[in-house]
Amino acid sequence: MGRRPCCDKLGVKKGPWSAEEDEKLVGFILANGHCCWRAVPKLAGLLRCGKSCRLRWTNYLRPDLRRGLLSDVEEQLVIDLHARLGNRWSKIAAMLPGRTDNEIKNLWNTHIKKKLLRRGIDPVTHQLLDRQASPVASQSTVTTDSKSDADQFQSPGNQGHIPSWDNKNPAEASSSAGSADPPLMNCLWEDDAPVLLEELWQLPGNEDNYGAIAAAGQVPWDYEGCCEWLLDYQDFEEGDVGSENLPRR
DNA sequence: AACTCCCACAACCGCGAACCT
DNA sequence: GAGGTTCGCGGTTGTGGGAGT
Repeated sequence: MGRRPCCDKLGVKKGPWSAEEDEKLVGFILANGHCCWRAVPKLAGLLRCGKSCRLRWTNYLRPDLRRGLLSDVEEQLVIDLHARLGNRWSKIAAMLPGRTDNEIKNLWNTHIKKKLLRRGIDPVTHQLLDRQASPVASQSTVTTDSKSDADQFQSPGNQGHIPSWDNKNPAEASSSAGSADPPLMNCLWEDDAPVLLEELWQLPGNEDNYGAIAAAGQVPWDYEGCCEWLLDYQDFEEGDVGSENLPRR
């Protein structure tokens, strides 16, 4: 099928966004929403392609984003989800309120992958590196590899719980998703699972999260002024944060 | 102080899927 | 059903800042 380029290369600005551009984009979306990303830059007076605007909004400007390092709970969840889903960052991000696929992907590549390697765990297969050589012994996954690792995962959220299902390799685990999984993970594997993990929503600073973010000056606009708009566009927001089963457009 | 290297993260690119006509 | 358009995803690259020499 023929594909038009997403934007006219001529006259389209690339690279880092300026504060002025952010302001224009936010102002436009707050006022009008984004019925069609392709039209947004033109209507907002930006010399960017629609794709760039969408990315900027979803990864950086969206008011429901939680920024900063992942908590221990979130990090462990990312590892578990990656063991099951692989590099399906959008699916993983959908389970982590306020996190974006791009953010998780970056964190995985920069922090988590290295951390796993330091622990002697293959970040791709989630199995112990020294056990991979011998197929018979390759029964262990990330969360069971050693006492020290188990200790490190003793965050307030999981209390050091080492799930019974994690002594399967990823392939086995995904093929048998269901019976052996703990209830939480069972729920996660459902495609239409609502965003759960109340634990995450209740993390310190997450209550009245937008207000806290705005107070900290992390968003370039007044949160209070956005609330009304956010309510008006609630259905859009839900779709945008990963409720994949909502109808598109 | 100047230079180089490394790291983290924002942004881009290309592709496939979904949707529309 | 075919062709065209738009969106979203995942991989990759570019860039700025900090650390090290």
